[in-house]
Amino acid sequence: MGSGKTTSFDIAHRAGVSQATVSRALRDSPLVNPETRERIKKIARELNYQIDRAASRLRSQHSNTLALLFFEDPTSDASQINPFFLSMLGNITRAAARRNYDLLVSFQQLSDDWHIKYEVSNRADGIILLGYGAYSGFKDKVKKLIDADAHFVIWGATGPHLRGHSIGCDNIKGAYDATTHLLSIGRKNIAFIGNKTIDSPEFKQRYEGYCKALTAAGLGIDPELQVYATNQETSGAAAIAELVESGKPFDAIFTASDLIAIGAIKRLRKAGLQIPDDVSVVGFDDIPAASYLSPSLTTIRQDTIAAGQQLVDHVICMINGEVLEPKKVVPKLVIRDSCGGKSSAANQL
Amino acid sequence: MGSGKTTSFDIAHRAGVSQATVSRALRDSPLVNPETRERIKKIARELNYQIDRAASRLRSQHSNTLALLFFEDPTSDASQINPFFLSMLGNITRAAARRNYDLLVSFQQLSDDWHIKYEVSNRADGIILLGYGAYSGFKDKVKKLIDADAHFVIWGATGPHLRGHSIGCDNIKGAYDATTHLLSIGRKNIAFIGNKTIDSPEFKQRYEGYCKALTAAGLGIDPELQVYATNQETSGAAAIAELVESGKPFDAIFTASDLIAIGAIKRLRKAGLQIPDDVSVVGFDDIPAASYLSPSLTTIRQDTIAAGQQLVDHVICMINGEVLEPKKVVPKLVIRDSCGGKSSAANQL
DNA sequence: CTGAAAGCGCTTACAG
DNA sequence: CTGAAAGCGCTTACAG
Repeated sequence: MGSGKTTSFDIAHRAGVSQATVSRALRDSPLVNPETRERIKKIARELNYQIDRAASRLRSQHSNTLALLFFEDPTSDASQINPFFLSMLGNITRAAARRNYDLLVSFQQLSDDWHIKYEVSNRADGIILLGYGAYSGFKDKVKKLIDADAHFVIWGATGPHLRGHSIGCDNIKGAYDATTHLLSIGRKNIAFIGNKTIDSPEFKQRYEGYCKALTAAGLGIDPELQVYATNQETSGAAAIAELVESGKPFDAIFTASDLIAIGAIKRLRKAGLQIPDDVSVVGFDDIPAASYLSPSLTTIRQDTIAAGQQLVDHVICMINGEVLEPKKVVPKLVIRDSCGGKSSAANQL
Repeated sequence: MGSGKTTSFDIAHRAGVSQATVSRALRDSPLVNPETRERIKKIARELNYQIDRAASRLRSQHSNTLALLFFEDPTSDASQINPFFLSMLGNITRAAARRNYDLLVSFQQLSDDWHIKYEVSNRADGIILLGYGAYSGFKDKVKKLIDADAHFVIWGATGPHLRGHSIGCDNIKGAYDATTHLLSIGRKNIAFIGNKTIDSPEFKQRYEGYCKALTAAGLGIDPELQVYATNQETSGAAAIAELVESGKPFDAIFTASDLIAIGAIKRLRKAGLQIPDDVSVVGFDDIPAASYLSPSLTTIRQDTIAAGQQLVDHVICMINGEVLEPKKVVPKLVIRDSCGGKSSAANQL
């Protein structure tokens, strides 16, 4: 023992074995005699010993750490993080812990080369990227990751260059289900509120699902029933203002996100429209606030537990050099009170 | 450069200096000639060199990393993180980044000795603890931190043993302001919904502020107007059910958190009570959902930007061996539509 | 199953 | 202002 911190040499000394054996025993190497291993582990526990991660990392060249990077629209309020991603964060940490990885989290992307900042520096073995929209703003950075053969996964974004790196929800199915639900309760003029551009690949897919459902029902797709909105409450409100002002009749809206729906509902109410009597509303995400609203919001739930698990498992596979085709996370329609129809008034507290 | 990753030796070779000089230059040591330093930095940039953090940590015995640990009521839904803490999380990461610290995040406390798991293992130089209630459940772990002279700060909790480790909001002032606001709009029978036990030190302080305001107004404190609730929506709803059933008249409620208020409002409505006409409601925290509700919730905002900054600065001070008396974060009354009175109908979208 | 030895890539006294 | 050298505490071939 002597002075200073306890090292594997101290354990070795006490156990009467070599330091190498201590190292092996603590890592559960099958090369160590089980009895010796238990003896070593017991001593380590008694001495409050913990493997020095810095030394371990340096020697093994693995950090056993994942970096979770959030990118956000730079225009959005810096202190407001999208609630959906916060839910993802919780499940990603849990999934990482299950795999024995530490998780480094960063919201501000000061660096313009994530591979160098995180992998080259030995901070993390892999990177998980999370963000909504503003895809054009960071695609150069993603390109650098690909060029550097970085171990990374990105949530939601699509594109051939992301092959094998992208994991997402089946947005088309989710949007199809949402729109079909609105049709099933008798709505005819369903507006889409969101961003159809490639800047928001997920929103674009949700638009496609919306179109698919209308087409399947033999209905046409009316450009006048599509209003642009980014993933913000205020943007949803502005879109509704525009729609109402246009004079175009509508009896339902499908919004590309819950945040948009929240703003939309406020603005619909201001315009004197009742929900769900005059207008049915379906959102997307199922953020916590969706169930708090009155009327509570019918929406498409993204399974953030499964999503977190997939993101973590996938990036760890990459780190281990395995190839794994990403699976899509299955979305689920959650019926609450914002649509009316046969299923209304369920899920009351 | 030959095989393998770029090291400080490669930079040194190219720059025609020793490796030690490279190390000094990249850390902005004043011991290096400014011109030499710039030359070295330029070469490092060109070679996409990054200091190997594992080596740096091992040698310096500093990880330049903070660990953020969340503890939560084990009874609460694992996938639902309190929105208030998620807002804290974002600001803590930003504050840590400003100080050039990485942030490790963990939600599940598998370890029962955080000092050993994080500091002894050289994972982190300091620990930030965040959590609501359930204080009794983790106080043994906090005691271990104190006994081990760990570098840690904890949000909200109080007690003489936490002296110098606790940073929090001025809960008494916040609750005083909330209650005084209710009195100012003419409310007389103000109920307190929350947990007054030491298990929820913050809620207890909010109760004290509530009492203080009533006393200052010359009113008595009525035990029948105090209903127990933990920090959950369902608990707030149950508390209101109890209050309504008791038959005790009330015209306002002050809830110990927004989450409680959300459940309370739902249940008040179910009881046929109008908000704010029949009952005024004030919450605490100002979580994102507070402004989404209808009516939007009057509440006490905790400045999570300042809080995050303080927690980070304080724990870094401890790491550096400095002593700093923690400051309280100042709460602020945010008036929305759930109280009625003179200020109602403000803040509309 | 075990041990002796090398070496991961830095930082930092020490000497000049 | 610069360099040579030591050493942080592990993991992992290599040899037995």
